[in-house]
Amino acid sequence: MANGTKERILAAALEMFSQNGYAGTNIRELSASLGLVKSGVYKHYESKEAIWNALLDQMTAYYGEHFGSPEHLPPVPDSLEALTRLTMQMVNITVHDEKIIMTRKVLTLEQYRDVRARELATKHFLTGLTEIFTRIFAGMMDKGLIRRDDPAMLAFAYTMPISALIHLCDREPEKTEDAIGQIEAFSRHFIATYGVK
Amino acid sequence: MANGTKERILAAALEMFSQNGYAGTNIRELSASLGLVKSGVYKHYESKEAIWNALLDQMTAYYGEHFGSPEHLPPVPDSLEALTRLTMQMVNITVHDEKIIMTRKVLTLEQYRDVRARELATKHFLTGLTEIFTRIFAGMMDKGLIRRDDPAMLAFAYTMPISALIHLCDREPEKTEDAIGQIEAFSRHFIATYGVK
DNA sequence: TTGACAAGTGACCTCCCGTTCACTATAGTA
DNA sequence: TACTATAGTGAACGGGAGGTCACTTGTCAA
Repeated sequence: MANGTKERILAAALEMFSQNGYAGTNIRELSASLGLVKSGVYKHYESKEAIWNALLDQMTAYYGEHFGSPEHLPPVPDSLEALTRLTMQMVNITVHDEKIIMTRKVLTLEQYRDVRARELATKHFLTGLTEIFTRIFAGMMDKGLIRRDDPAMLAFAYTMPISALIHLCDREPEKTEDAIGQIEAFSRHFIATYGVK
Repeated sequence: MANGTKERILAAALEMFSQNGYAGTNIRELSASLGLVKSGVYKHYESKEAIWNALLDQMTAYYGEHFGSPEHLPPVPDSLEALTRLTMQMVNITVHDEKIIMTRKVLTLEQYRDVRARELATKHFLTGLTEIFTRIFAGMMDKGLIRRDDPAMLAFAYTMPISALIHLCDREPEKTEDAIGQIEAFSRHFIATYGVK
């Protein structure tokens, strides 16, 4: 037996929690989606809440690995055009990767109920993004690509409209292509405003 | 008897749905918060879903009344400073009014499950805001207060960072003051960038 | 005064939830 | 081969969910 069921349960939980929320998810459906009977789940997690906590642990660890350490940060673009390329590359991943989408949805749905979800939501949706782009813009200012200004303010002004459109994709996936187009247009407009010609 | 119970039920539903979500709310608690026993609620609404639909009706109507008609739109500011004043006034209302906060939370929690919530969420969080400020910026360009540019793009670039901080206030109310300060700083930075001196 | 009706009660129904437990089948080890 | 730990089963349990219903109470109109 044994086929990494513990991880499969977490994956199924992420899927169901992101669609129906924690309260709207029941163990019967969750286990059925794995070809298990519900009592089987309790061989791996002692309760529904334990699954939830394990999922949060996993999300926290994942975020730390990918965005916590400086070596995983994207390189500073060396042209204005490269900033848009980098942006679109990041957006395309984040908007099409099912697991990332589901992570955002779960954090959105549970942010008012669970302290850890709340903190992760703020990181994912606000502080994390601005921190990454603060470095990028500071670097681009040093290279003379972008007008000298407060890099944190520019990062905030750049990432939040993009973030809003990413949330739109989560909410109305059929608008994804449109949203990506808008993001690119916004990126170019931003460059036209702050870039050094 | 009769004391507007139907409306009080909706108010209580808004409160509970915004805290625990639709699935996480039960009729027993809801009626108890009104000093009723749960069967009493069924004298006014035939089911939990009927309450939910009535709440959405109310939210839709409210939005239409306040933001749907042109006469309720804010006047075009006649100075750059007045744009910040108008912005801060709107932000202060939206961030401190309990009913508006709860409305945003409900839409956030139910946007993936309910079509009407999804549409309202996009209006509240994205299109509504940008439409209002598109008119404002177009007007300010006509008055020569703001550099000629695509007013819709400026509206998007202006409102989305503010919207992100409003969501932060909903998520972590203890950061409200900080967020308001950041919004004001952002507004002034925006003016410094796009305003005509 | 009486009758009709709207509002509210409490007991009850059915269903499904999370959880437990005795049991079985399997794989690896001594 | 026998032992043990692990993974999975299926029946059962207690509780709480949404919803129904017969009944009482208060209001108002005829």
